[in-house]
Amino acid sequence: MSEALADQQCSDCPIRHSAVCARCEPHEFEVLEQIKYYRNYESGQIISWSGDEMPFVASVVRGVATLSQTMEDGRTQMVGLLLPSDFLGRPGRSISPYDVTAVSDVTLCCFRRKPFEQLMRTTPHVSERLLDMTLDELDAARDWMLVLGRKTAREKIASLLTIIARREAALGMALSKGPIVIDLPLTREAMANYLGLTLETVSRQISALKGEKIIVLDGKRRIVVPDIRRLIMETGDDLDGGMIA
Amino acid sequence: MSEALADQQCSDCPIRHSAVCARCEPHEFEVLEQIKYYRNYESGQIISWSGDEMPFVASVVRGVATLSQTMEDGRTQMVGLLLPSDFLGRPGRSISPYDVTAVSDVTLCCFRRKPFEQLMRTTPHVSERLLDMTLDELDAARDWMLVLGRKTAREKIASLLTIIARREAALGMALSKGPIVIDLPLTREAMANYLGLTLETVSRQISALKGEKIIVLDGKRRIVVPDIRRLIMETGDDLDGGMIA
DNA sequence: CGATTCCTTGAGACAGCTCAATTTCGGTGG
DNA sequence: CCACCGAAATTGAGCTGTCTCAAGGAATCG
Repeated sequence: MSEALADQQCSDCPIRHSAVCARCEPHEFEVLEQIKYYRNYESGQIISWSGDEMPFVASVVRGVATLSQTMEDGRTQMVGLLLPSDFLGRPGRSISPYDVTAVSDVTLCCFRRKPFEQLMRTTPHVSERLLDMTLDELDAARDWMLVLGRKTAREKIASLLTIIARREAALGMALSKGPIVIDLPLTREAMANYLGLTLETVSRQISALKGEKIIVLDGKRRIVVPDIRRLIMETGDDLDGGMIA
Repeated sequence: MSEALADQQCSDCPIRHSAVCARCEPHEFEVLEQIKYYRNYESGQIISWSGDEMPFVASVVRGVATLSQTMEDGRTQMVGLLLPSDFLGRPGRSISPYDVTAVSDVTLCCFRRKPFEQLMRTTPHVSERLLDMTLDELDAARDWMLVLGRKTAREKIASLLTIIARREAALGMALSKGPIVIDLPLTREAMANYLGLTLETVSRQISALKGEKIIVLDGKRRIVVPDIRRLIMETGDDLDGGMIA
């Protein structure tokens, strides 16, 4: 908690270069510094229910949150995975249509809506960046539609692991050929809700990949990928997007 | 063809009030008039292959186009349905990651990328509107993820018909309680590719809904919905979004 | 430790897929 | 106007991947 609150200076912020504020000039940061505040959530906590008023928009500074939709009978589909630097909320619309859940301890850098929208109007750098991020998310959502609509259970699992590996790599060190460690913040049930499967099917497919030595489990949540190319082969995609060196 | 080319004046344009140019001022239209040009495509024609260079961004003026992704083995997932006023292409990235297909005769209002991007920089109205449209599309894509991931075949069909009925209604006359006519520009195969099903399953489910008098077929492509509420009940969603009077 | 939560594994059921005929529609030319 | 053709749609029968229901087993936390 106090640790998170230490991120007072935008210049020290870990997501400084990839969040919605990435392109801001020093004088724009001054405005941001004034309207921002941090909020912390514990793992498992609900950040906002679908239909609730969200008085802020925010950047994820630390941790992982999910966006999900639930039908009356309980069927749930995860529609977004928010990792550090991702943006939460929609300017101009304060009611979120999704449940937002912290699936690990999460720190948000929150902006009150009114001043943030004012900032968007007065400086192009924030709204340009937000448009870019939104277009990226739209592409990601469309890629995910292929996973949900057309892939087998095994391909779905491989796709999820590959995507998380890539995003963790993009944020941290480059993705080499060596073994990759994925610290998976999702339960089997959460994975199932992301992939449009049941948790039993997720478990079975993970066991199968483990049996074939494509992945190695280290406890429940940590997955080691000895050779990412073997995993990518299981996604059903053609020879990746050239992201791997 | 000549009919489409008659749309020379933005002020007469049928999508004037809902496209990316919706919020433009008269002087901004003058710029648009100068950089725009119309292109026509016949039903079935490919507008752009995945990976191809697209030298323009565009608004759909007339007709229906689809965005889709195809895996090496031929599995195809439609990831977007572009109706009149929808925007096609991504500013700042000239290579489309999707196949774009005209599924009816289509007219595009095209803008060369460079001047369009310049326009976005100089006037806020275009980029504001584009951000809004992109956020709407992102929400739609996320809603579709629920359909793909969690709904049954019957619910998927009902959801597709409901969405098309709503979008046609939003563009044209208000959606009353009376019978609604849906002029479906999609083949069974295209519907299957949108819904993550096979065309046989689509056909069977449509037959089932027909058998229960929830829909009435008038030829192959025209569907009449006597009571939209009965159809909405089959989508699995809770009592719609209040869009119906 | 004890308890709780999460995960694994098994066996049977079923929704949707595959493969294979037909049938219907919509256009086209005689 | 009608007969014909090809594309699209329908329908059937059997199969299979994933789900459901159910019983244990392992990790994590007080």
